[in-house]
Amino acid sequence: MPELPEVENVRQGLERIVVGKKIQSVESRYPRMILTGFDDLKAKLTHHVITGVTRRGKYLIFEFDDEFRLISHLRMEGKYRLIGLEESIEKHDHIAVKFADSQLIYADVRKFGTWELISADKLSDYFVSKKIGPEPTYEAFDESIFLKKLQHSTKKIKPYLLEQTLVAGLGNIYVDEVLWRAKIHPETIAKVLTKAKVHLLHDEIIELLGQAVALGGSTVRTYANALGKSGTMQEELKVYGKTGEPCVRCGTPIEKIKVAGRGTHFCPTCQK
DNA sequence: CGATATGTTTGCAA
DNA sequence: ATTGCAAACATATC
Repeated sequence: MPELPEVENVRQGLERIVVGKKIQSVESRYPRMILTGFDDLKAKLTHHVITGVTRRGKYLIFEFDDEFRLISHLRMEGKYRLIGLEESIEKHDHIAVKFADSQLIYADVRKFGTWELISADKLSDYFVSKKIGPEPTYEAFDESIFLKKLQHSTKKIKPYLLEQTLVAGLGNIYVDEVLWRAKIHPETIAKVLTKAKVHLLHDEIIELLGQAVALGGSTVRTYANALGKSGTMQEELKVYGKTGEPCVRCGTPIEKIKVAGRGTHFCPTCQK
């Protein structure tokens, strides 16, 4: 489901609804999704207060008044919502974190999402071991490092950007959009990109993801943030889901192909 | 109605 | 070293 802008909007919603709440108990009908073990998580979280919700790339991080952190990845369809203690659980609800007056529900139709509880001092190691690249901001995302990596890679640019190692947060929608904005064909071999193109791509990644965060993310299927609100970024999309429609820049019909197994939308005229 | 697709990540085989 | 595929799973669409 979500790429960085959607995860960031979920984070903002969660921050407003769960920070300061004390956990009374945790229940799960699908404990397998808790990779570090449900019993351990239940024992550690119970009676502790959620002190913050942060994010790294597409990962959500819950902070507590103790030395552990909960890393939550929504994968394709993970969702959070806050409901009353008396409200009934629905079909795809997998975890309930109960507070005195409400409960936070994690739901996930495809059961791909994961939770991991790790000690606070291992948090940065976690992202290092997963090789997660910098956040897509001008401060964190170093263009010269980006250029250097691209210049000695024979990978295709789209799948490379999806790896999360060059920069964190791009998924299938925004990678297609950013390549259209930078006028780069998704199958271009990384090392043949000119320095000027890399510069443009770097800036477009930051601008696009920033704009998408500001607009509340894209709602193309069923995405809504933790407050049940949908975003409006889908109105700004130029190629994703636009197969056969004229390119807004040149009028050529947008084509859809498969690149590295992913549906890929692009303009065959603008993106050579 | 069977095949195919879906906003993700990981691991293995070629 | 890179890429292709399958797997984790459920549902909507072609």
